[in-house]
Amino acid sequence: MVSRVAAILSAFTSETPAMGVSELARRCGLAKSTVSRIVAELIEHGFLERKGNDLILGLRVFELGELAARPRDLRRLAVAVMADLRQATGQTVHMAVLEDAEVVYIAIMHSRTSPRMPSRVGGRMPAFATGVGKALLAFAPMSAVDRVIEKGLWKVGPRTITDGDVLRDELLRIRASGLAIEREESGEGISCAAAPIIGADGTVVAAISISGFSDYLDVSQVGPAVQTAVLGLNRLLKTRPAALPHL
Amino acid sequence: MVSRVAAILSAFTSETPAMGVSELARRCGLAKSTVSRIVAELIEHGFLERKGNDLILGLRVFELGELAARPRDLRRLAVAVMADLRQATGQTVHMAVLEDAEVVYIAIMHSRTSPRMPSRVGGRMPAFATGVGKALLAFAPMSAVDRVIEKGLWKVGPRTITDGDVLRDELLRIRASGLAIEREESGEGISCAAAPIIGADGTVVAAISISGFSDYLDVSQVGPAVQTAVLGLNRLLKTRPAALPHL
DNA sequence: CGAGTGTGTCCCAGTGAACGGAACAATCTT
DNA sequence: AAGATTGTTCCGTTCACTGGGACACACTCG
Repeated sequence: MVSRVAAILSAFTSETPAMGVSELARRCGLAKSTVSRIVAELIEHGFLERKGNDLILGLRVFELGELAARPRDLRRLAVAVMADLRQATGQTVHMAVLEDAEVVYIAIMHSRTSPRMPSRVGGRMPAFATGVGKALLAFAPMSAVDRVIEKGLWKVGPRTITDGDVLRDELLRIRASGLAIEREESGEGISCAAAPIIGADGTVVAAISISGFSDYLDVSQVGPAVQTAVLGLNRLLKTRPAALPHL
Repeated sequence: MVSRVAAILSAFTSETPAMGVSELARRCGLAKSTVSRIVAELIEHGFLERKGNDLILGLRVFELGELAARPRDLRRLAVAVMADLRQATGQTVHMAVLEDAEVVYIAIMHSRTSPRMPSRVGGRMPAFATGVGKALLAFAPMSAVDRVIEKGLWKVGPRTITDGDVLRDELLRIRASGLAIEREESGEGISCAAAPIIGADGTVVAAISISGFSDYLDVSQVGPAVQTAVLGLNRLLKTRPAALPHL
């Protein structure tokens, strides 16, 4: 029963990376005995590990995660460019993909000077409230935007866009300019500029952003940097689509 | 049925990151219809994705992999030290844990000057043929060594130890010195020096190595570097075991 | 063109395995 | 020492999974 396994594995989060069988059963709404048995099987296969009575995600999950084709290809494609961007701007560089109404961070290169951003590789953020998210949505099919708006827009940061029509306008502007700007929409004191990576077939595959603390980051200055960097990638993808074998 | 799910996910490797349902069924020894159905469920939960008719590991696996407690804690513990080691030696730095008879690479910092080593984060190597593996085995319970030898020692590199007794002697020596040296045992032209990270309770939790191409790497020179770096970590773990919350 | 091979999906009957309530032992709390 | 945790095991019921086969579609080759 895949859905039970999914429920069990998904119960582990950044905040709760370890828990016991009872807690697990409670969160999943499953019988303790069921969870106990499935957990034993998962441990058997290395998907979970025991630490005393607590359970943690196992090494096998880590191994498989490193094999996931999409993140791997994207990283391979963009690491060099991302490193250049960090080098040139001194800020933090993000790469993310769109998943449902959220973005998932695939790679992060933290600024060497500024304090660390709270973002985490593998972590999620609502798409409408982030630079990468807006860049992705602007070039995604309309239906994706509809779904995001339908799910509701809430205040993530001090200046998050919480109106559907305003968001649509913003996305149109981004689509026209190819550059997404975000100021304090995702969190207090944080700004960023993002641009979309467009695959050979014209669909968005990911987005890259430069972000930092508003006091030290001039978005109008770093904007062109991300944009040109990403345009280079897009051209590369157009001429040599095999750079992303598993799109 | 967890074991079928495990079989399906495990069919994806670094060499074969994408395949169709039929191929998958063949590799797992399952009926095509069964695989088709399970695959549909896995896609539902984001564990797999479609790329045309081919399947690839999904984003959810990547997300979960990044949450796995052991790799996360170890990375957090050792990144700084690893960076220092690379900086100081200019060589490639590896961190790995022991899993059954193999090592799994948790983090790699590639040399900035030398050509890339073939190792991959999340990748596996036979424990007996690598520096990190020997360092881990030397401090692991005897049963682990027995199991490794029982599974057989084959020629991985030009100078791999293929005799059980020789390996045992070598491990004793390593245990005494706290430093594992490896010259062309894992691959042609590759040498390395490794040392074990010992947890607060006295068990090995991981190993760190400096490796490079024999022509440019003097193991007797980098040996002390890894060793002192790791000893620092061990002392830290002894005084503040909470540095590795999920052991 | 049509036979031949490949692909992935769907259907369905039979059965075997998963479910979960309950009883259990073992720890911690109170 | 009673009470409330924890995780594991047992076992009868039942339900969902299995897999053979039929199906539609795509591609290749004579």
